[in-house]
Amino acid sequence: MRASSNFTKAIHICLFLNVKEGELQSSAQLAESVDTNPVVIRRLVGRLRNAGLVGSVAGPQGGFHLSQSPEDLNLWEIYLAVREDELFVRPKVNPDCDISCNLELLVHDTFQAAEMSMKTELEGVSIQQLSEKLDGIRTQMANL
Amino acid sequence: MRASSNFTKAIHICLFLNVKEGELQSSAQLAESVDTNPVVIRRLVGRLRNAGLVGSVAGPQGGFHLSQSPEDLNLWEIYLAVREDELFVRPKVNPDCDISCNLELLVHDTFQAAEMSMKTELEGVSIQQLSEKLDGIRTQMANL
DNA sequence: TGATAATGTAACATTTAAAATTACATTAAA
DNA sequence: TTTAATGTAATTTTAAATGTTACATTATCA
Repeated sequence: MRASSNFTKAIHICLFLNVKEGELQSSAQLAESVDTNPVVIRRLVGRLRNAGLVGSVAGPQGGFHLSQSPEDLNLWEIYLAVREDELFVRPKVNPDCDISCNLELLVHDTFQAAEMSMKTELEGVSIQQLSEKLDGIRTQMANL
Repeated sequence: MRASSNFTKAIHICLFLNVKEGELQSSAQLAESVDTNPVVIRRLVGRLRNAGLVGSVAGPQGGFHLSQSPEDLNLWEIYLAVREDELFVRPKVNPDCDISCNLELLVHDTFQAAEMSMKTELEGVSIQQLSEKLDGIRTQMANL
């Protein structure tokens, strides 16, 4: 398996949509910002839409927008919306090995608890906070 | 980047070494159990050795053994020993995008805090505990 | 209402990092 | 001194993420 950068890309997308608040952003515009293909964006935004974080409008002048207030939209929500099956990858089971066969059962609860333990940290950071932090960085850069 | 199953494999290895406690296990024996190549095992065990979790003996009749008591050896230690650079992958930076350029700075502390939040959960599970749980499963299977 | 410009998604191609393999130097037992 | 193990570099293979093409659907607007 390969690790995707979906979570970080999704944060980027939400930040972008918040910065451009009020105007719909097309997958082409987002793709330029993230430096990827519009289809990749539409696939990723599809998951954010399914989770109710982003809204989409089809047709000319269509595009995407945040469907939650940036104060309420936090990183845990984004994580859940785009997370892959498992945080920790399991190797393929070796049917000839007792340990391998039972490994999933042995680690499942702990892995799940470990993942859930990130909830508090990620919940504590909103898109609004990141936007403000970004503004701060921009101001700093301007005053150099 | 691709997500490796190193963490789960490393747990498997430590469990195996504990189950076979007292006798050195060769990379070939471990490779058969994990269903992979001996070189893959030696590379992975190399990290566990660097972290002081496993000892190795070269030469004929050589092999690997746990160098900590299974009660003390916990999953957080194993995680730290074999962890990749980052838990959450970042896409390549787009120099033409303000958000992309600052994203690393924006998320770094939060990502680090999220990873650290798993410490308590993973620290709470030892190889000894997993071995006992495995014994329990084995007994259940035998009494079916 | 027809042309257009957007999303939604399936199917396929490409890329890239993990995993596997090969090779060989080093080590220590018998 | 032969042999069987580790240690590790270099290379090949593989598979999953990423990128692309294609096209149906949707909705705007002239």
